[in-house]
Amino acid sequence: MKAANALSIGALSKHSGVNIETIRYYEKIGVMPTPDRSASGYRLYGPDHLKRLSFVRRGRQLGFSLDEIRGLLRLVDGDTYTCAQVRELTLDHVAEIRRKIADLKRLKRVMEEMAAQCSGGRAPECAIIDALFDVRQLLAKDNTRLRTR
Amino acid sequence: MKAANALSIGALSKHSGVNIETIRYYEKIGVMPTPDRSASGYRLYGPDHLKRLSFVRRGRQLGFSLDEIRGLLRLVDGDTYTCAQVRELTLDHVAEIRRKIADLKRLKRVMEEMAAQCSGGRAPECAIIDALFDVRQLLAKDNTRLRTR
DNA sequence: CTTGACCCTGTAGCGACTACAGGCCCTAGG
DNA sequence: CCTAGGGCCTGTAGTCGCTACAGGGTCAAG
Repeated sequence: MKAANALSIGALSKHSGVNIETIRYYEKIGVMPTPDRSASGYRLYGPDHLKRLSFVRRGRQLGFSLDEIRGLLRLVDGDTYTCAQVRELTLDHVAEIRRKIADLKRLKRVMEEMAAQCSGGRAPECAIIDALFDVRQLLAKDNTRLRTR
Repeated sequence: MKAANALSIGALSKHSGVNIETIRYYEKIGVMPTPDRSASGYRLYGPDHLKRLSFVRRGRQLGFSLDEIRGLLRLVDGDTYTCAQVRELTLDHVAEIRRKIADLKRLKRVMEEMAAQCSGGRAPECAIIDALFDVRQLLAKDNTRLRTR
């Protein structure tokens, strides 16, 4: 009766919103457990898998790395986590997001300033190009981590 | 006399702030031109290389992809660019940054709300974990592009 | 009995680097 | 003159989080 309501990987994918390939990838890297298999080798998933996969997905949506998610899952799996631990991880993450937002805002400001100085004409002189070539110190000093992709 | 003020790759790296390996990588993918070589095969760079590399670096700092930078460089190299073209690229980019900032702010709000509901105690019950497991619709409907790394 | 949808494994690709391994070159000190 | 160190060379593999095949097996409907 167990297998009666088991999900195929395709069904799990639809229910969770996670790609089939991604599910298999999660299994390979140990984020998802190896599921039972049907006689013909098909993966069979139960409700627990769906729950866990949704957990992973939401974590990813919130910008946690798979490594951080692994950390959270270890805590959960071991039932040893405390609220304080989880909170700390979350707040660390918030701080990082805050930094990213600040970086991006700085970026936006610089680019808007550049665009504002651009005549927008058809001539091959452009303040933006000049800025890229010539400006010595476009951004703040410590901008080594500014790359946002 | 040319070679007298030529820069080694290490010197170019220091002047530009770009890693040696990255410079070689840029050469391999065609963003930087192949430089002259010394008798023993060392790369020799001139002021134009430094200018161009700085251009690339600033573009990267501003979040342009290498492909976009290639586009800008093509325009510059061909001397066919118009200010309007460049401005358009830049403003497209600003729009994207704006989107990213909005996404991150949404993210931050959600996570702060989660953390606020967390008791911070030592018990193994946690509102954050619960949220990750149970919340059906944490974010807006169309959140497929929310991954920010 | 065939078609098409589904599933399997394994590998390669993306972007933008970074990190070696295993070698050559070049200069300064002993 | 020898050696030690730093710098440079090429080429390959690793990172992260997937995605996209290639080349098969399985299964249900018509």
